[in-house]
Amino acid sequence: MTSDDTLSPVDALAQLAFLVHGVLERRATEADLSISQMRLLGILRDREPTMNELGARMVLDKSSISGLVDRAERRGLVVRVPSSTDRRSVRVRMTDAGRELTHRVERGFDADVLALLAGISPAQQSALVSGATALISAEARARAALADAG
Amino acid sequence: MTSDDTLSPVDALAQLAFLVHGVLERRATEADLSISQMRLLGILRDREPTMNELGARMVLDKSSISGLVDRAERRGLVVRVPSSTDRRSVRVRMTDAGRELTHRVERGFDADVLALLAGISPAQQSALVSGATALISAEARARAALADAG
DNA sequence: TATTGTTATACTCTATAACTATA
DNA sequence: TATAGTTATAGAGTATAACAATA
Repeated sequence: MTSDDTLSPVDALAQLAFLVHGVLERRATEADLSISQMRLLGILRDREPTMNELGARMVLDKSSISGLVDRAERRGLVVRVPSSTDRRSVRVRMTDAGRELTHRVERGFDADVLALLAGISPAQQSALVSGATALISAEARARAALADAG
Repeated sequence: MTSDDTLSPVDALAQLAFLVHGVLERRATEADLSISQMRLLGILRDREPTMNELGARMVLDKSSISGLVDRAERRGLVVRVPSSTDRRSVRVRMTDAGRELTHRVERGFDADVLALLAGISPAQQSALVSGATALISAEARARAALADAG
């Protein structure tokens, strides 16, 4: 055991990703939610998308979305509402129960990540966060440029 | 469209985690491997553990390990070898084919992460990497302390 | 005809419980 | 008896293909 002092940049980011991902997974599991269900609920926080739009956003097949929404609906976390403009179409809306559960998981996750950050110095914290923010915006810009070109 | 400029620290780390995790998942999927199979192969890179040890390391039930190893073995990526000291016990060894496939995925992943890093300034790169490294060691220390106490 | 969504089917991943074979 | 591992079974998550209803 030693030896995170010799991490390559790639390993450092990979381990960080697994660490944070694992923290979210643990908090979600506490609430009997999978990462997929959390993603779904996160999207529904401020939207009421069709099944189709959900598939595009989550990059999942429509049949996968059907199953995901089925299970969430069975638990009372979301409801399907008929679209007013296209009778083939369905919109997915989060219920109050879904919102409450989502908030609960998010609060736990926030606390965990803040606790992780508290383990390093304030200077390191701001270096990490500003680096992460920069990387995310750079990637978003690159993706937008690709989408434009493509 | 806009707006990674107002990320909270927690959101910044969460988005970074999803970004890096997604990159690995995409590269693994290219090679028809799941994240779980990649974890398994990663562990076998420099070890020949028993099923039991694998379960402890991956924090999975032994029956899950059985299935994971079954599928990897069916693809020729690992082999089960009888333990020389305990006839109940089995050791898992990566094959050359497994090693080759693992390396291929790792090379792709490394290239992707380095490309991401190349999108931000050298100063931001080193801030991010040293912050990540610090966080990982702090967490490892905290976990070790807990294990000691517990 | 094309699109929206569901269903049937299949495979991976995970867990629990029951089992076999050693120790 | 206890431990190492497998098998049977079940449920979530994912995809492909076939289908129904609507556009």
